Amino acid sequence: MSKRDDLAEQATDHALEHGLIGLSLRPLAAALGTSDRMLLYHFGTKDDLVATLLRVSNDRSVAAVRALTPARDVRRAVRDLWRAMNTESLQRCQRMYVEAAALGLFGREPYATVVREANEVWIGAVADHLVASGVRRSRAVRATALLDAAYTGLMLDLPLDEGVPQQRQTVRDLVDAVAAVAQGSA
Amino acid sequence: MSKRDDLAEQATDHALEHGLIGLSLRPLAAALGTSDRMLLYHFGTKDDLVATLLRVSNDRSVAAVRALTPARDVRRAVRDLWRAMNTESLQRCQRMYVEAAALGLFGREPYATVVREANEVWIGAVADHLVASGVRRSRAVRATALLDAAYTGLMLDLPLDEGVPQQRQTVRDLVDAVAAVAQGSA
DNA sequence: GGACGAGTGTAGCGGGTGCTACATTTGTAG
DNA sequence: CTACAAATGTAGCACCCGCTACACTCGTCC
Repeated sequence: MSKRDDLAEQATDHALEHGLIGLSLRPLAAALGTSDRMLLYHFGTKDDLVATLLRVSNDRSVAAVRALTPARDVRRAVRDLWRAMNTESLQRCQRMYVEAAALGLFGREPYATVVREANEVWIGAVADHLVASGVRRSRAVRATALLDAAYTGLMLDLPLDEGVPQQRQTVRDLVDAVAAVAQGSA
Repeated sequence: MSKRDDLAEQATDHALEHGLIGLSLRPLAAALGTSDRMLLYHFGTKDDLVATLLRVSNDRSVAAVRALTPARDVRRAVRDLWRAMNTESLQRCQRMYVEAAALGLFGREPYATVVREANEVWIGAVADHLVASGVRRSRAVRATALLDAAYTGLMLDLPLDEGVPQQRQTVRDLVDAVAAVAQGSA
């Protein structure tokens, strides 16, 4: 693995832990045992570094979803997705994605562009999982849109109240809703 | 209206237009025709200023929802909410809320605290609208949780693709899902 | 008129930012 | 051994940040 790739992985870990928004080169470099000088040397620009981080993080998320075994029906598929997404590591990736999306909300680059790409890939992976679990493609796309929107919203509210435990009922309702869309009962 | 309140309103307008994340005192003050010195004089601290902005913005959102006429059934209630939320002004408020929530994702103050407060009030207003439209309280709370999560997620994805038009199908599915929860058919 | 407090302008402090210039080390190929 | 390119350290530039010290102008009350 090239030095650059190694730094990218380490930097991604650091960003996943400390957040993307306040990220700055000197503290990051210090945490990785290198210097801002070297980060710029390898990545050219802070924006390029950040874009790389986001892609690495997204690749991890997508890999985790694609590694799921297809389920016997939609409900199980959605529940499996939910369980995977609540993994410590995947939750961090999603959290950083949310940060990036917020940074891109007003069109700021490179966030807007990278988030657009990442979202497309991610949506594709989730939809594929539903398809592999027996959902018709067109239905799967619709179901994924709903599922992803709700999941992202829940992620954003996570630090509020008691977080996950209190969301259980919402998740049950969400599973029902996604299943309804996927099965075309509506 | 006190000078301070006036500045708070103007500053809120500015933040709603230019985003919360890059906000800094000098450009903000210049845009309002004053100086950073005066902002600090009136608000004490940038954090206090930001907290005030967020409260003003949230108050506007909540007022807009509370001004809605109760609907004849859940579906109409949800569609009215969706239409209200897609008002230019309300969308901006929601967008800034999302920024604040992202800033608070890692516990950063004052964002985390203010977002928690704002969310509570906002959820209450939406739930009340559902109740006023004939939904049982306990059902309304569940339906609101789902509705709010999905709506926030959609907001975050808005800058992607073509935005609202492409979300129409998702919104239809969401209306069905919320109605299902509210009517207790599940 | 004189004291006083609210409001405001000017200047600047200390520190962080992304990034760069320059010199140096290190590894490798001829 | 030499030559050259990749990798790295040191120092610093120009700029932005939140915030503050100090002086000054007012309007108001005694």
